[in-house]
Amino acid sequence: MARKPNQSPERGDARTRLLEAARDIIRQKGFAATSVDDLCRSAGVTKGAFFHHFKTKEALGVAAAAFWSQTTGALFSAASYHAPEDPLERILAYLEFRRSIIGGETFEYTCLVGTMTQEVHATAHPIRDACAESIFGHAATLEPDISAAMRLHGITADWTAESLARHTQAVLQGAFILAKAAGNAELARESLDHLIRYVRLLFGQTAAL
Amino acid sequence: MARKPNQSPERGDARTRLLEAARDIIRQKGFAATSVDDLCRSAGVTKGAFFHHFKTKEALGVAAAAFWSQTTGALFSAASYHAPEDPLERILAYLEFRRSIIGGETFEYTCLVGTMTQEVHATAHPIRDACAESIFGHAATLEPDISAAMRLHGITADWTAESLARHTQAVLQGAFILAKAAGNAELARESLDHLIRYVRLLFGQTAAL
DNA sequence: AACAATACCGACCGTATGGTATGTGTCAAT
DNA sequence: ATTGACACATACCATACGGTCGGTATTGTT
Repeated sequence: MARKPNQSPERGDARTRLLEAARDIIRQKGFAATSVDDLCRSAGVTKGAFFHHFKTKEALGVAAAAFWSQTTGALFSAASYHAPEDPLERILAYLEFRRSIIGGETFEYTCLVGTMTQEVHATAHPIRDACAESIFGHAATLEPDISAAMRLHGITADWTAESLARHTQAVLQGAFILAKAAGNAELARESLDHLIRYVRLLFGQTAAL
Repeated sequence: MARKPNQSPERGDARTRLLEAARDIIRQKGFAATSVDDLCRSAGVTKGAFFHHFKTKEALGVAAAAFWSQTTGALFSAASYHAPEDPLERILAYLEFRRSIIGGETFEYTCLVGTMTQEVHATAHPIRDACAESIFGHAATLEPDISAAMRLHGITADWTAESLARHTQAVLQGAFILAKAAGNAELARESLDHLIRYVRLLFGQTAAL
């Protein structure tokens, strides 16, 4: 029997399938515990394909972080939380949106780059740099709304829009850790509730939820 | 030359030295990326000693989490934040204390069990269970003060002391992730500031910091 | 002193891992 | 029709890894 190469899954998408596999498996097992063979098996490709697209495993990590930035960036920019006219309402809608997508299996709602950051955070580590860009890049998208809300509500505070934007991401990341520890997504939502209450209090609303 | 076994470091402390090495190295590289040889080298012991004290590498992970609970538990129970008479002041003093010990190299102030949780959070994983016990056990030590403060300040809220205690730990864990991503401890302190402001607002104080 | 238990050493083993070298099928341009 | 670039596949390699094993000091007990 002559060779029957694997071309049932469309040819040319091995790279994407590897990145999707990385996104899911690394969120379950972490970067170091995820082997190249794991990724190839899950993506349905061979090692040759892997190292054709990525020079090293580390290069895949960097690419996975970039892939994460792109896909989640598209998700967020298309989401409806940008609709309200009041910038504070947009912020609260963002947080509600983040809360609403927490559920199902842990690896389905937690953050890839947050997970990888925990493992590889030596200074000047390329994966860490890619993760940092993803996290802080996303945080930066919140700043305009926060600044606008501060102006509109006449807030003169000892905190900055930048710091609050980063804090929202810190709460999200920490919420994921507690949810992972307990194996319970509800714990993540619980912290999101506290964050939403905090933002309301900051802008002078009483803590009605 | 006859054999000259390693007995300059006092005999009998190999286990402790391995746990200390695990505490430091796992916080730098993560659990999976930390090899048994790494630990032995850092602790100045041999593999024989390692597997004499720990049946498997996973068993060391569990023991390291327990060791972490014990040592940090002793640190916290001896700390001076318990002194104030007003329970709210004790809570704020706790958060200030947590803030004050953030500094230096990343691996010196971040949380071992938070780091390990990110990697091994399959259900029924013994390391994850040990990490969860450490995190939620510590959170539980805050509940009495929060409950007392709620009573004293006449707070009837839609949140519980338990959930706020957990939220403080979520913020801490998330603050560590951002600090790791940026390689900057200041980012962790920044989130702690927001958390302190939140607690003040919750208990009716204005956000003076 | 004899003995047993404990703590530790260091060589060794099987396997899994990241990575390489080479080959093969596909497609587009010439 | 030929060529060359690309996207894979297959077989293979060197090493690093977790773990084992037989042995040797040291300590406590009787």
